[in-house]
Amino acid sequence: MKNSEIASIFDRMADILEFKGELIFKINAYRKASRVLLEGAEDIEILAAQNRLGELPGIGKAIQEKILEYLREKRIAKYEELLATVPRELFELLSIPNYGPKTAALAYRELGIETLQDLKAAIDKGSLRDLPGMGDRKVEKIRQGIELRESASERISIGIALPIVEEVISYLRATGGDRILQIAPAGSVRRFRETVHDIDVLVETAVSAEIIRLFTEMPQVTRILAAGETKGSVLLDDRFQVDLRAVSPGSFGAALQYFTGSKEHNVRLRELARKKGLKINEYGVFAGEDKVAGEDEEALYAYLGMAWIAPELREDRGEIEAAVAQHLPNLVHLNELLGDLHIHSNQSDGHLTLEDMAAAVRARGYRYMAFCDHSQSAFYANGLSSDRLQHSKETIARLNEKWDDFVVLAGAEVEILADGRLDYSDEILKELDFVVASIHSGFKSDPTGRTIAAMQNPYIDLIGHPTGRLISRRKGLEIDLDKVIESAVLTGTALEVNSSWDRLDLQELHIKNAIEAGAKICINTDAHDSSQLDQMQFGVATARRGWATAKDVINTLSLERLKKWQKRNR
DNA sequence: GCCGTTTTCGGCCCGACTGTTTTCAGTCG
Repeated sequence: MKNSEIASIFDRMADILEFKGELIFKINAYRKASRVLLEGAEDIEILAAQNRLGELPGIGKAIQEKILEYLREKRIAKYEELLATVPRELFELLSIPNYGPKTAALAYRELGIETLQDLKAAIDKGSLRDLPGMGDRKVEKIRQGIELRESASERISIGIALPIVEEVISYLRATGGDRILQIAPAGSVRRFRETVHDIDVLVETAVSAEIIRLFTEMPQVTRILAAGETKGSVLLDDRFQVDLRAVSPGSFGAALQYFTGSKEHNVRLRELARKKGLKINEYGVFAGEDKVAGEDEEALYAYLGMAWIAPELREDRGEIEAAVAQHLPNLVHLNELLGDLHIHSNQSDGHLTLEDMAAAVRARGYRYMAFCDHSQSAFYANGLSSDRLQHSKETIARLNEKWDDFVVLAGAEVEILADGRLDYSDEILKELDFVVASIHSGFKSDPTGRTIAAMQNPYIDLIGHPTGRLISRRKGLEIDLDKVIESAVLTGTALEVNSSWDRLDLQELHIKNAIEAGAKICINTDAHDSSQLDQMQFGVATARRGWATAKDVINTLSLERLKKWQKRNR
C-alpha cells in the first residue's frame, strides 16, 4: 500500500510549511490528511482508481491532486520544490525538544544552520546565543534537547511504561498521604498505546505545588525538565520522561479526560462542544461562565450527549460518532477470557515444567489452557520431536486427572517451514487438541503464501503472531494482511493477538480490519514463564484498541463451545 | 487546505510553562 509513503510526505510537508511560517490551519490540514491515509483501512490506490478519494475526511481538492500525482509519477513536485528551500536536516532538527520551527527558521536565516552538526557548533561558538530573542537559558534548553534526543529518543514499550507509572503513583501516594485525593495514569499509558513517548500522571490535590515538589524530588529523578504550579516534568534514570499534572478538587474528571487524549480525540470533542455552544478545557465543561460538568468523566461525556468512551478507543477512529449514536462496541474484558491457548513449558524453551506452568495458569482463574511447545525444526527453541511430543501428551493427560475445574489441552506451536510445509505431519496434528502455526524463520520467503497455506490445513486452529514484528528490535514480515484476513475468514482459522509487550501482534489496526472482515482472534500470552502470564492485559488492551468484543475472541468461549468452533472449522 | 442543520467565506481546540520580554512569542501536549 502506498498510504504510508504518501502520509509521510504530507507529514514532512507540514513540517516544512510550519518552518516557513505558513498558516497553522494549512499545516494542520496536511497533518490530518497524513493521519487519515495512515489509519484509513482502505488502500489509497484502490480508492483513487474508483475515484473515491474525496470520500476521505480532510482530503479536499488540492490534496487529492497531490495524491494522484504521487500515484502517477511517484513524486509530488510541490514537495520537492519546498524541500529545496529548507535546511538539509530539517526533520532531524525539528525533532529536537525545545528547538521548534520558529527557532530553526531564525537560525537558518541568520546563521545558515542546516544540520545537527551546524547547530552544535553554533551553540559551542556562542553564535546561537547572539540571535534576537535568545538567551543563555534558551540555548541551554536546546543543548539539553539535543542530549535528550540522542539518549532518550526511543519510544517506550507499554510493558516498560506501565510498571513505571505504577511506581510513581505508589511513591506519591506514600509521600503525599491524604494530600492526594485522587491519582491516576493518563495519556497514552491510560489508552494502552503499544509504545509511549512519555508517561503522564494526573493528581487531584488542594496543594498542587507541594505535590509537584514531591514529584520532582523523587529519588529516580535525574533531571527536572519543568516544574510549575500545576505541572512537573522529569526524566527518570536519564531515560523515561514522566509528566505530572495537578488539578484542584472538582476538576479531576475533566482533567483526566483532557490528559488522556488522544489529541485528535480531544480536538473532535471540543469541536462538537463548540457546536453545542459549550467550551471544554481541563477544568470542566462550560456553558458561558457556568461550569456544568467536570468532576467525573462519565458526566462530561454525558453532558455532551454521548456514552462514556473507553480510553483505548480515544483515537478519533469513529468512536465519537459511535458514542453519540450510543453504538459503542462492548469491548472485550480481561475477565471474559476463559483460557490461554499459547503457553510454553520447559519441554521446549519455557522455564517451568508442564505441571508448574499449568498450575500457574489455573491460579489466574482460567478454565482451560493449551500447551503449544515448539515443533521439531525449532532447534533454537529445543523443539519437540514426535516422540517427545507424545511424552508431553501423556504428562498432560495425567495432569487432567488432577483438576475437575480446569482442562489442559495438548497442542503445539508448529513451524511454518521456509518451503511452506508444516513441521509435523497431518497424522500428528490431528491428534492434538489445539494447534498454532507460526513463522519463526525464512522471513523473506513468501510469508503471505506460507501463512495462507498453513491456514488451509484443517488442523491449524490459529496463526501465531502473524506479522512476527518485535517492537523494539524487528520490523516484522512483509506480509499481505488483507489476504491473510480474507483466508482466515474462509478457512475459519483464528488470528492471534500475542500479548507479549514486545510483540502485540496483530496490531490494533489489523485487529479492527480482521474483525470488520468477520475473522476471529485469539488473545494469548505466549508465556514462557509464570510471570509472563500477567502480560495478558496488554493483549486485551490491544484487542480493545482494535474494537474487539467478546464474540470476536475465541478464548472467551467455554471449552465446549471452543471445541464446537474447532470442529466446524476442521 | 478543508469544510458547512450557524457558513461557499470565515472560521478552524485550549492552556501551561519558559524565557525574554515591558505585554508576549515559542514550544509542547
